[in-house]
Amino acid sequence: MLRRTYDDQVCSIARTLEVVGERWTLLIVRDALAGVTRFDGFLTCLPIARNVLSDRLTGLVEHGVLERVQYQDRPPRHEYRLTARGRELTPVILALAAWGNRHGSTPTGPTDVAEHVGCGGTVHTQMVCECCEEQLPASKVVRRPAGAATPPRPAER
Amino acid sequence: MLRRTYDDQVCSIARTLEVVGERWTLLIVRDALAGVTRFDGFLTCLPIARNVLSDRLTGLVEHGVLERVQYQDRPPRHEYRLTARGRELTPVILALAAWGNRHGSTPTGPTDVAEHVGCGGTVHTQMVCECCEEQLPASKVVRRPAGAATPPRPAER
DNA sequence: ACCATGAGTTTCATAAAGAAACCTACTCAT
DNA sequence: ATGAGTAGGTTTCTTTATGAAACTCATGGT
Repeated sequence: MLRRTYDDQVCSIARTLEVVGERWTLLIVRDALAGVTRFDGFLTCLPIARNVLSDRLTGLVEHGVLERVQYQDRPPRHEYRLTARGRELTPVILALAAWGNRHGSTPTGPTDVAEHVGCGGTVHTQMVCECCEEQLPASKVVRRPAGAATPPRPAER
Repeated sequence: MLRRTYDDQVCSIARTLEVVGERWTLLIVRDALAGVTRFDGFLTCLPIARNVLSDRLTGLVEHGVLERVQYQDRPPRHEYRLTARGRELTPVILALAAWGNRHGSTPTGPTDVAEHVGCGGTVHTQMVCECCEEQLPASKVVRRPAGAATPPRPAER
């Protein structure tokens, strides 16, 4: 990333962003989830520069989100496939889509959705309390101070 | 953002990233959710440069994620409070945290969590099928091709 | 009078991103 | 056999963003 990475942030959120937090990366994952696999495929989906795309794909492969697979050899050609680990970013993508749908200050696009394989029903994310099993709105959820402020911060005013 | 924004991407994911996709922004939201409100508060939580923090906070206020509220006037001082809209980013943060916990290639930090106000139970996100109500793993979910390849972009180049 | 606090802004060096051109191996039509 | 086309990249160069440090401003405390 940059000189200052999120690494020193002992936090799972920062760790995830270290992998997918760079510009374009989550849109690449979005398109990969939608079935795009090839270099030129991503190029036509996204207004990204080829050198940057190259860099992002390499990074995603290194982090195990995508894998580079040869799909022909007479000129050797490769494609990028989502790994299981990559597919598990689905909730992140759905949560981003849900927020965008709700708060589209700009012309709200068509609802972006995912569907249940087989069943065909629309899938969405929700927050659930492990204890009472209730489905919760954001107003009923608070972050535990725990991982919050990264450094062992003193009392503070 | 940059010269090339995500704007032409008619997609709710891209729209969300237009608001929170810049470097540091999601970590600022993370800390805001954890109760940080002041300029210097964010500075002590995050290894971010002050000019960049200033820029991000301004952007988040413009997008209605935070609001700038005066909390004293004898030297006028302001703090940044999450709006309802900002609090609704909780599922995004939780989804990022969940992935980071699961795939922490690096020393897995303590589980980052949120709790149910009142009940005190741990809250997590899950994907649910609207039709059959089942809770689904990523392997059972596919993105509908719909929003996939964004622009009706002609061949180009 | 002097130092500290909180919230910024300014200035400057450095690292990313964007654009465009170039490269490599092939395949196919002429 | 020549030339065009395709797929997947690199290289080079220019513009933006980021990071670090210094500086501002209004006030309060000692």
